Amino acid sequence: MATTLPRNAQVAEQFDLLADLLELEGEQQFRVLAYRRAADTIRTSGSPIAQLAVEGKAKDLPGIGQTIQSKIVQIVDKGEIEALTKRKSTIPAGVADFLRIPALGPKTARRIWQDLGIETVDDLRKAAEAEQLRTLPGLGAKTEERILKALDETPVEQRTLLAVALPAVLAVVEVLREHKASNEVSEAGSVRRRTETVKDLDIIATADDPGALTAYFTKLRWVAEVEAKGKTKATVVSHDGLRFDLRVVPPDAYGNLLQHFTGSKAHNVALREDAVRRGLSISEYGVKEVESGEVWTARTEEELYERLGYRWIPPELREGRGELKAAANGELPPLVETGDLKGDLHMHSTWSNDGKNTLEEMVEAAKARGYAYVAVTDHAHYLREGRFDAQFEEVEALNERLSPFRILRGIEVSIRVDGSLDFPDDDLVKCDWVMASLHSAFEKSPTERLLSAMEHPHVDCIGHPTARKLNRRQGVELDLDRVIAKGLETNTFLEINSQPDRLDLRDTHAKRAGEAGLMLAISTDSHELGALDFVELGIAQARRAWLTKDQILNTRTWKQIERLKKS
DNA sequence: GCCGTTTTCGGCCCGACTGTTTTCAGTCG
Repeated sequence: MATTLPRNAQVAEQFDLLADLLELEGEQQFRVLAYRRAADTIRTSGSPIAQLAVEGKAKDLPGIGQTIQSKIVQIVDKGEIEALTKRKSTIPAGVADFLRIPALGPKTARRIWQDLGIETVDDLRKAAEAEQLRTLPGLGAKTEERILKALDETPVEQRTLLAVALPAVLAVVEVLREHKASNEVSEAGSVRRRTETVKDLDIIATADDPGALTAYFTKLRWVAEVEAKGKTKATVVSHDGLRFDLRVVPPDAYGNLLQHFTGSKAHNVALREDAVRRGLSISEYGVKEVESGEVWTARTEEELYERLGYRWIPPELREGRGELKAAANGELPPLVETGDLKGDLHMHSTWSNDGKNTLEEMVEAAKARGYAYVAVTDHAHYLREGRFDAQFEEVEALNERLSPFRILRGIEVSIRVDGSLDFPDDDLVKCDWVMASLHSAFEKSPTERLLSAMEHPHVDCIGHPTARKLNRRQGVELDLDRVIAKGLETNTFLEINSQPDRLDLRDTHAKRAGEAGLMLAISTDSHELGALDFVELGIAQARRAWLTKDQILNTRTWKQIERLKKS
């Protein structure tokens, strides 16, 4: 039974742990890295990896070869990778936890364990307090101090949602731009790539007087703590706990630095590997011809990528997922933009109990944004006993007043455990647009339930398909390929939900859907006026999924959509 | 352990910072 196979997250976890333990054994780093890369691939893959491995197809994925595939099969057969079982018996579980402590890497962890016989985090704390760690050569008082400090800090780190980080960074960028010492200022790092969550918030700048700019930065009113401050680099923490990194760099190499600090790591590694093969060595300071020793710099990213033989790559694509090859061949997709959207197909009003604004307010705001249509999709269970028709009267009246703007009669139904919908077919048939979503019992055969909903003659789109909540719950593990295939077969679309803690489908999954030829709807699932702005997050997610205007359903007029949907 | 318009074997990114050091290993981004 497919449902008894281990989930991707569980498989990935085993490879990550195996990598940790091998590292503690002093295994060569490339082997360790291979397991970590495989874990990453598995975690973000849209296909059930265990199923693929059993069928011998897992090794088609990047970073997974024959060996790792057979280790996945071992998990299916025995519950655990054999090599992992073996290592667990020789390496104490507590020692692996040492690696979670910042600044404590595998080499040091191993010596603490082997040379001092320390096997638990508790004993590590005691040893540090008793000043025993400094008996090891290379370790001193500072290291003990650092370990104790790290152990006192809250262990689980929550990542900051892009919706919080992005406006915060842009505001600081704006403030720094206004300072007279600054020249160019830009957000960088994961915020610039628009990843769904971020850790640190990176900003880079050029300045006539770098020291003046960093000094100004560390004295901004919202700064709660200055962690580091030099002439060209400063780290501060805001009162709401966000950590900002500012680096000030010389203008001649601004392109090199912006590129470097935008990342991602995987993108930069791939870029440098390519360069090495051509006798070039890339760093944040320039590109060196190894033979001649000549270094050249770039004032802009465009110039840098061009001289390396690539088209400029939008930051959202820089994840080491084939963007370099595409850029070299001139095959980068023209990514969808916010202005391409003609309407929003998922929003709520006070007709849903959790809606904060009236239908009229929501619709007026959507119209003011320049949309040509919206679908008001209140929850089905609030539209019983005459409320469904009552709402429609309001929609009709508004349509008359706002024409040619169009309010579509929509609804969001829940998919029950048995795959049926929580609203009668006789009423669904009256709707222009039906969203179907999982709202409960997430563990109960989610794939089958989605497939069943998609076969329903009136369901147009699946809302937040994996039902994940960032920082709160992992989404359901879908057999994405079957869901996509069903979408193509039945003309049912999938959503990219723009809610800050949903962003569902995630980037890699949306990319697969796009590659398969299934169109996606970018919608906000707004429950209040301000949430309409979240569409920017959905667009960012779609761009990270390599999607073009044509692959997004609601870049079309409602007339065009009507021709594409079922029935 | 993975992978291939220089390779099925021999590679697999770059630099800064830190703590502990007389020249560097380990860690991090």
